[in-house]
Amino acid sequence: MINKELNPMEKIPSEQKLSNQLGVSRNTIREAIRTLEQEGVLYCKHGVGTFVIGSKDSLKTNITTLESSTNIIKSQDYFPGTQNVDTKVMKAPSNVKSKLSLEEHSNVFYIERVRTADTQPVVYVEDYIPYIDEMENEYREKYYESLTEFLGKFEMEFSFSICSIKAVISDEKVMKKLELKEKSALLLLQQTHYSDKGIPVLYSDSYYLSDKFEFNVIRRKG
Amino acid sequence: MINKELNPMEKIPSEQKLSNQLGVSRNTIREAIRTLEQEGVLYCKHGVGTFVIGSKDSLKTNITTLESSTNIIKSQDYFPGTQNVDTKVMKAPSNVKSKLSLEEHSNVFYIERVRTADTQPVVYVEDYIPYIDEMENEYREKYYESLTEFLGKFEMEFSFSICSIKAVISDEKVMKKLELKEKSALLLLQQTHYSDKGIPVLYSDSYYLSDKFEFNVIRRKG
DNA sequence: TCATATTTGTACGTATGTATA
DNA sequence: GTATACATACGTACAAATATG
Repeated sequence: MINKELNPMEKIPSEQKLSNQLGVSRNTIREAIRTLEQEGVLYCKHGVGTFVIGSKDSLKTNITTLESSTNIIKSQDYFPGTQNVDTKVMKAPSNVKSKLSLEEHSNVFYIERVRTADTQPVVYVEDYIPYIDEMENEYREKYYESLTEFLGKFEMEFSFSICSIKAVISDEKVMKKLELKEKSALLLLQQTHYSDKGIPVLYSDSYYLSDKFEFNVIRRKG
Repeated sequence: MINKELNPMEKIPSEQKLSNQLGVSRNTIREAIRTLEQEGVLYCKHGVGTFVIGSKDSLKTNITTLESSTNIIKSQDYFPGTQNVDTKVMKAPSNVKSKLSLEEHSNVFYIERVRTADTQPVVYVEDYIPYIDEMENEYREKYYESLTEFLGKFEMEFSFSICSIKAVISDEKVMKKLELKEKSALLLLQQTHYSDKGIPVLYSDSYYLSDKFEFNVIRRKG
């Protein structure tokens, strides 16, 4: 639709002009603009105009978009892999129990994995899933392309997460998992994932090697 | 308007019902819902319904909202303060020059500060502002409540930032500034701030003590 | 300082399409 | 298949913020 190359921080034509040019209603233009604003591509200022703010590399890894580690690794031009997968059924730790709104004595299906970028370990993930009968067997017997696909089998697809962002120093366990020679700074994302009906279906702790990954976000004045 | 207490993950009435109940058009309801969705308070699912996802403490410090360090400190129930302010006019470092789209040999006004929470150092900030005549004198002669107020004097108010989130280990300099006894994990926010017309007006590196601060974000599936 | 034009924000109404239950 | 609910789209009017002269 739009043939013109848009440069970062450039002012785009007014809603009225775009409406005339493209032959659609101003309301439709507004909806489109609002969607792009939500994605961090545009910025609108009352009485002034609308501006392009998102260049591709300024939002290489937009933290507000919930992507699989696989896609995040790909987006940084690495080849994704997985190693050291370990699973078990366990009593839910109390913090997990709280995050997933589980009853006392509930079990969770625990999966830990190391994700690699070009064979180098870059992310260590611990997943906690409310346990459902036969989950462990299902996981062991079949091959799943992704955790999302596995959760789908149990009607536990997630569509958003509430995420807490922290910085931590690698402890012994994580150093071993990520094959670190010395203590390093890690970006820790603690996330509770919810289904589209608001049911918590997954809690995860993800440790990202911070010198390999950077996350981006557009922040707007309150 | 809304008297009912809303619980997290609760389904709210349909747009049509809210429209009737509140006596406003469905379009208006939609706009309001969309704004709240943008803020991370609601989540809409086509053909299903709209759900409350944001409880107050799950988004205590929403990283998508650009707040002053002062307000972030306040929001975590601490009393904010400032110490060790140091300023100088300097040749723009090359990374800053690039971020602020400055010409070769441009000067910047550099401000470094330690922000405190209940007198304890918690954030170390380095600010780089494109230099304008008399900026240094203005800063020294008058008292400014905030950097925002100071920038306002030069018509350099910012309204959003593009932020890169990293985890780092405190180096000697930062350890001294934050009075750290041992190396700690710090959350580093590297931000280019823009005016509402898309002009870069401030670049800053902020080092947050990660055990005092946590940032939150709602992530949605792409 | 004031009036006017421009631009985005909000609001109303209506209709049809698409996804889910 | 039917009903419900959100998504998209058209049209219109006026308010509020900003820019311009």
